[in-house]
Amino acid sequence: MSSDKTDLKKGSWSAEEDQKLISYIEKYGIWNWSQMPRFAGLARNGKSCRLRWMNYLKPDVKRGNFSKEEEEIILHSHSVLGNRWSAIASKLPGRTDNDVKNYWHTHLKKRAIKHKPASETTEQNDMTDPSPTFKADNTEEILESANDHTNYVSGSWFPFEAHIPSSSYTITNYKDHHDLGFTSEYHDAGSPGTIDDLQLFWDQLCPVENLEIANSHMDVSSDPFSQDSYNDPMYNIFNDDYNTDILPHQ
DNA sequence: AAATTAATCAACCGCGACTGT
DNA sequence: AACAGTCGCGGTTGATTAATT
Repeated sequence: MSSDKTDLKKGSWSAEEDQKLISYIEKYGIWNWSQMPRFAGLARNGKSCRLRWMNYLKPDVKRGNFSKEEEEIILHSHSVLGNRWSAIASKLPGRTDNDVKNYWHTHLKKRAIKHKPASETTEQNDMTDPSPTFKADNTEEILESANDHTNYVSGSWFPFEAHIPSSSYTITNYKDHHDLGFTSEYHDAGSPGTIDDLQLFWDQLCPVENLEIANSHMDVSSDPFSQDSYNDPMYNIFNDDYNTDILPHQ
């Protein structure tokens, strides 16, 4: 049958597939990776689409060689965090975990081993052991710091991104991000006091009078795309009519 | 110039965490 | 509490390109 999973395409992406994915996300945003390919006309599974978008097509993905500064950040971060590529990548705006991981294995691993004290060279920190090699007594502190992206994500527009990593969800409106100059990932923030930050953010993004952000959005349990949330103002921000009628750029 | 080897990096896979029902 | 669906992460693979013989 044509809808069989075995019919799903694998391997390299064509320019046409890329364009389909970009166009779809620009128009409708990211709502559900596993369902999206069907609507976007792509014979791919959601995982493949997500990976392609995150690692290659997303507008803020940085291409090109790593700078010396970036190398240093990776080396230092890896010594603290181990193979937590995502955490390391979050310190390098525009770089993906895949990029960082590849770069580590192809460029930096040997150097890191070379500079390690002899007593440590027999230990892991390579791809066979994913566990970080924490040595300090303040491990928790280090981890906490590593999760606080606000300290080091330069150019990050969102003041409370990643504060609540376990309960985050993402709303994306890529349609206008080119014009506005930033990406629009919104991680739900359950931390107190951030409603003002969110209001400020939306004021800047959509300087529209009477646009209200309901306090309910700060509730972790409130999913703006859930069935019963269609009267939710946050949902309206992201639906097409809103974009067409209010936002200045198409 | 051709063959071989090494380096690179995009993409896949499996798993665990999280969330909703 | 159990289950299913979704997402993100880290390890690994394999195709392509570059360098070397």
